[in-house]
Amino acid sequence: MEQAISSVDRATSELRQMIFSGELAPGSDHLETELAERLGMSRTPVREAALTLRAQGLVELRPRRGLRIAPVSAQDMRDIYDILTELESLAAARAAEARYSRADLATLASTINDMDTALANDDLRAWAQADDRFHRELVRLGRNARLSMIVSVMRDQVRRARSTTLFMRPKPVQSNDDHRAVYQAIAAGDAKTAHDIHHTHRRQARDMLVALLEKHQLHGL
Amino acid sequence: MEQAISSVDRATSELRQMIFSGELAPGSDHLETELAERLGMSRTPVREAALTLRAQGLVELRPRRGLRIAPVSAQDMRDIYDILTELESLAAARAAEARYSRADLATLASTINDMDTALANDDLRAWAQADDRFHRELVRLGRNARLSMIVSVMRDQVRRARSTTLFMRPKPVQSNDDHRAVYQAIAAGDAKTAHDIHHTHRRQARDMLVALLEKHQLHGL
DNA sequence: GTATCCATTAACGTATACATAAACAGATAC
DNA sequence: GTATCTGTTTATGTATACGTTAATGGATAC
Repeated sequence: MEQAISSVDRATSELRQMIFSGELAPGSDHLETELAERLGMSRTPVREAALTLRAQGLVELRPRRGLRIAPVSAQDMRDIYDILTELESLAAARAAEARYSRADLATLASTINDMDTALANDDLRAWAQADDRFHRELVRLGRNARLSMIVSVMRDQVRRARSTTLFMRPKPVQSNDDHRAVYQAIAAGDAKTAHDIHHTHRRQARDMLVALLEKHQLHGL
Repeated sequence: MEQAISSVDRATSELRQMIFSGELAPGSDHLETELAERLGMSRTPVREAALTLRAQGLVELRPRRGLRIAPVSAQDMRDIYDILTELESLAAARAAEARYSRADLATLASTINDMDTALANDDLRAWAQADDRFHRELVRLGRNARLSMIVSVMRDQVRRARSTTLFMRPKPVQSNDDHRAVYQAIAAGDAKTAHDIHHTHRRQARDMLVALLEKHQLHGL
């Protein structure tokens, strides 16, 4: 009983992919008809996908101009990281309060190992993926479905900018140490430490990324 | 040249209104066709509005069952207030850092006066409205458009529950004092104090509301 | 009486049709 | 040359059509 994927879902995920990959460039406009043709469907599912993507901040709808792929400025990056900082730190605190067993934290621990391995291999893409998994798992452990949703939407908004700057940034050694410290605080049930370390971690990430964007004049990524 | 309001916009705002007023009861299901007829339009704009409302967490879309008006449990309330607490407190800190002039803060100050007046008159509805304006203005002063958006979506999700419990809660005297203290910290440029007071303020509001919902068995408001 | 199967119904997902109004170009006035 | 006007084009907003498929109820088997 396989679930035939609906056109709307396909449009949503394919458009997301095209945005993340840069195939649809930040700031560019695309007519509904054009996208519908590219995706091999009628305008209706494209329109519906567009509404969802707009709600997630990935596109703007400009009547008679088409969908505009939302650019992300340095200021946007700051704003988004501020939100991520607060909400992920809250999740870290809640995770610590939840008194998870080591077994419950196994997934979190494994992402940290993956990051270590990737770093040893100088494989930045693998590192970024493991980093992503760490943050996603951390938020999941915080057990607040709305918070998870918001964080994942914000994370998507900076995905392009993050992958563009991935190879410009210094080796993320500090990141791994931070993650390990957060993990240990959660395992120890120390909510305040988990919160504060993660907070500092995210604020540093924000400053580093914003500096990169501004230095390289990467406007509207 | 007045801007003829589009059907989608009308559907969105009318459905929102019907949800807030309780005309569409929490947990109830409503077919697209039925709603379209009630609003005097075809299914298309109703569907599009539904997608937006889903993104805002106000309805769920259940194929062949219709739109379900999202209920808000005590746990939901806790989750939402946790998010509001962090984000509004961040906004308060940012507002303090922005070094606004007294003139810039006039609107904020006026909402506090309105709350005092309303409380003196025992007019709880007017108090709630002024309280809303205070929080909205506070967030606006934080200058983070995405944060403002998230906060307003979260606030909408608990709107029904708040108005239901409005007359059960103790007189919000403490609230007015808290708001005044936050205002003064912002005016003084003291980000930490603004943040911490508002944080405590929101956490207390959360505990009070959650206790009310649980005590009165108000499930799925 | 209960459970299973099947026919019927109707809500949805998607495609298509169409009127409206914005964008653009070309023409005209100055 | 510049600005305004006008006609044309076309993307959109909305309505409608239609096939698919999940939900419902009744019949049948036990």
